[in-house]
Amino acid sequence: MSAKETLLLVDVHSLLNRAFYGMAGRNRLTAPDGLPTGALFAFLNMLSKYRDEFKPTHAVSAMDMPGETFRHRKFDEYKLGRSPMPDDLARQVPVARDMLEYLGFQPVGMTDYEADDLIGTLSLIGEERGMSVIILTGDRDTLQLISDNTSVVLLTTKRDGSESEVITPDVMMAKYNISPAQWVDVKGLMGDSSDNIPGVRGVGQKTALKLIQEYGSIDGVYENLGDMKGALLGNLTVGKEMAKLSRELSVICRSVPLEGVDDLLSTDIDEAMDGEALAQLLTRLNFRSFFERFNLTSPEIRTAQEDLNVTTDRIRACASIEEWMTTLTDDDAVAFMLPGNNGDGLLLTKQSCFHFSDSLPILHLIDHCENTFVTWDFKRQLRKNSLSAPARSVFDVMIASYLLNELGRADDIDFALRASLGDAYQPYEDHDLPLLKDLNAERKRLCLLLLKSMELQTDRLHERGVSLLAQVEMRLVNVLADMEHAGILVDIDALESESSSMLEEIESLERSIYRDAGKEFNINSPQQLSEVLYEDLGLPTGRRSSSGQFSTDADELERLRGFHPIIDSIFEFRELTKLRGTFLEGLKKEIDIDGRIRTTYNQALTTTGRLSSSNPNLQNIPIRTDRGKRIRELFIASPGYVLIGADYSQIELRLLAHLSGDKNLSDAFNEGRDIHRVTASALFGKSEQDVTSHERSVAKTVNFSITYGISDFGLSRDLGIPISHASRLIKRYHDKYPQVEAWLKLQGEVAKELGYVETLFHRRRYLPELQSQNRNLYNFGIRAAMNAPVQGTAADLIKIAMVNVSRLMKEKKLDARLILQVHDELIIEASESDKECVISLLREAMEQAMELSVPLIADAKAGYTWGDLS
DNA sequence: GTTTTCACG
DNA sequence: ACGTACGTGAAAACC
Repeated sequence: MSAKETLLLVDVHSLLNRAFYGMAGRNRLTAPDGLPTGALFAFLNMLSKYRDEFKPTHAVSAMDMPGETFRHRKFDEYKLGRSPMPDDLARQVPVARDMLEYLGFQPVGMTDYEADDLIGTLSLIGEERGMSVIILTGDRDTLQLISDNTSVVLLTTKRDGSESEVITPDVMMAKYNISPAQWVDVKGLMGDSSDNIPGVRGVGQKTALKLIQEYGSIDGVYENLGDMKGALLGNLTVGKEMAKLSRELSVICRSVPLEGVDDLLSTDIDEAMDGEALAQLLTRLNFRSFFERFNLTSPEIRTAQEDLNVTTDRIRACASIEEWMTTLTDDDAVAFMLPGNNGDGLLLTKQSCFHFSDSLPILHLIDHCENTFVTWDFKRQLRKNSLSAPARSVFDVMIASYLLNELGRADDIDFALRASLGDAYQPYEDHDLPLLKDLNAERKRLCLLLLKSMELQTDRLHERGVSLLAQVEMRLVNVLADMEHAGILVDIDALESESSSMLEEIESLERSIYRDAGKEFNINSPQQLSEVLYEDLGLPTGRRSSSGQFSTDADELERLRGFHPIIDSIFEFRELTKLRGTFLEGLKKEIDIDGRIRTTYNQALTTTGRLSSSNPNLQNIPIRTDRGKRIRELFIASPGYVLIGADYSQIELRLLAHLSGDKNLSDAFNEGRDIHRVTASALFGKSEQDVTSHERSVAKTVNFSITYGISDFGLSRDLGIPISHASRLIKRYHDKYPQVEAWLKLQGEVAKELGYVETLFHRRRYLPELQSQNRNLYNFGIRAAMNAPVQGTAADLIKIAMVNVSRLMKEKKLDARLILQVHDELIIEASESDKECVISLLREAMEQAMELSVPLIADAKAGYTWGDLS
């Protein structure tokens, strides 16, 4: 006779919920396509753990179906007690279903029946067939199903993680001193807020248990009401009907007419498993560590794991760089970390390593060995050591992660390595306390991980077709490092005098504003300002900010202009305090002892491929107003040098013409026409020479707005015209440039279909927003899908130009260096003698960075201050 | 730490 | 029926 069969019944939603909320506080796990996977990860962990522990021969998973009412529990308020499932969890449910199927856990569900009822029914049938039944759930409801042949594995959350206890009739008796069948009576009295079962007011678990232990059942309790007194008597009397109803609601149905039960209970777990489909799913979810646990074959992943588990002690530590060099072969990749963060420098191959404290010989090595050098955030390491970049580029794992776009945060080493290595990667926290760990061993381990990551990423970059782009980005690391290192000179004296004269003006404006308001207040506080405007002065209110306050932003103030002279003063006050606070006083703090300001370019941050600049941000230095422009004049060339700047003319519109292939737009550029005038002529139905300057400026706004995924509402607000007018302008734009409209629409469709859009150089932006049920988020995704290829291609373009400009200036041995990038603008500091040479080099390199179907135009100028360049 | 406002492309 | 342009960073107020 064969061993007794064991049937495992899984309460799917109960487990998924625990999995979801258990993971909620942790790092957010996401599949490469943007699907959140935290709950799935924890869910699979549970399933695998309990499968190993109980070794069931059969398994069935019961799911609540999205159908509406539960026949068995028609209680009007049933649904009210539960908040809707979070979107992030809801999206994981169908995947969980597939996962169960492939695991051989046979998912079943029936509309109008709860998972509990299916479990009740299946456990009964299982018992009748002589199986021993195990119910896996986090829900105490099922305790009523326990018998000599059925036990419940109850998941509980303890302070230090989740645990489970196996509950049998004996355990039940020991723990609660009642029989399983009495559980519904207890629940009838105490209720269950999560199921919205009311129970008796004022009776909790303690009292309920005591009463049932004493009287056996709810009926028994009411037969002996005479024993009760005080508040309890009152509660029970009032709650009599509720108690009986609640008990009824708690009883699990054990006779669901479930079809195919015979099949379910005769198919064993190995028969039901589909290893191939499971392997595919795990790969899609990036759940690499599960392969081994489910005995699935995946050679690539097996090796990755083995490599990662190599102990660093097997790596030979060399005493000198010469000794280390003798162990180096031509095709070894070399991971390295420059000194910093209280650790030594380290050079490491898979066989040997060498610790160092002086970086210069290492940079020399990078230039003179042909090996691939690998590191993490090379630019930051150079900056920390105040070094300029070597001539050759290295493989920067941070940059590769950013290009592969595997997770939202490419600049977080933990996130990135997990993305690239899969969950075979163990973050440090999982091992030992940070204070106890051997710093050098950790650095070795990190270098080893970087080597492995580089191997995997190189393949993926090829598959993705972004190798060219990767070349650009890896070289750009060095270019940016040198730009940061060079910095830009500031005229401190002029800054000081500008700041103090601005302060005087601000104080005079302040006095005038206080006079108009009739009191002194903090004009910088939106709260206080709104009180003055809308309460004290009684100006007409308008839009509210998200917190419910009336907004005081520029749009709202614009609306109030003319109502009161205070408005003009506030505008000027705002402009001056912003300029002085952020750009004069703010920048003053950032000036190094040599009088230069050094920004940090973030190369792995934006979703579109642009750079960003911070600490300080030099990409938002004013230019639009006269006062603002004076701030640009504070950025100056060193003595004997000039600044040379060039910016692309209408770069995004030209790229839009190229990308969409629109005939009218391309023709306009190819014929060298004024594009805003051309658009205005179409929008207003007149010839180009009759277009007024106002009409041209409206057309300019429409031209710029179009790649943002314009809406009539947005345009109307921006232009201050009725929505119907804005709507008509957009229609006319589309009529004039039909292929632009079609191309923009296509981007949205591509994004929906593939989950991402691409630039001309195949830089990808994933759009998980399009999976959202939230309409605002979805619409945002569509607009971003339209904008990203345009903005991103412009970013690709200028990056290529930067790498080329930098290389050409070195080749020609010019005394000149790039010092700033502002998205479509490059600034060089060059010696006066090389001025003409650099001007033409810069302009040509920028214009020839890509071959497009329309001309690329860059205007270059020289001057002694940044302000002179525009 | 979040909100509001505003500087840039 | 409902909210509304793409991409950034910094300062000041406020909680």
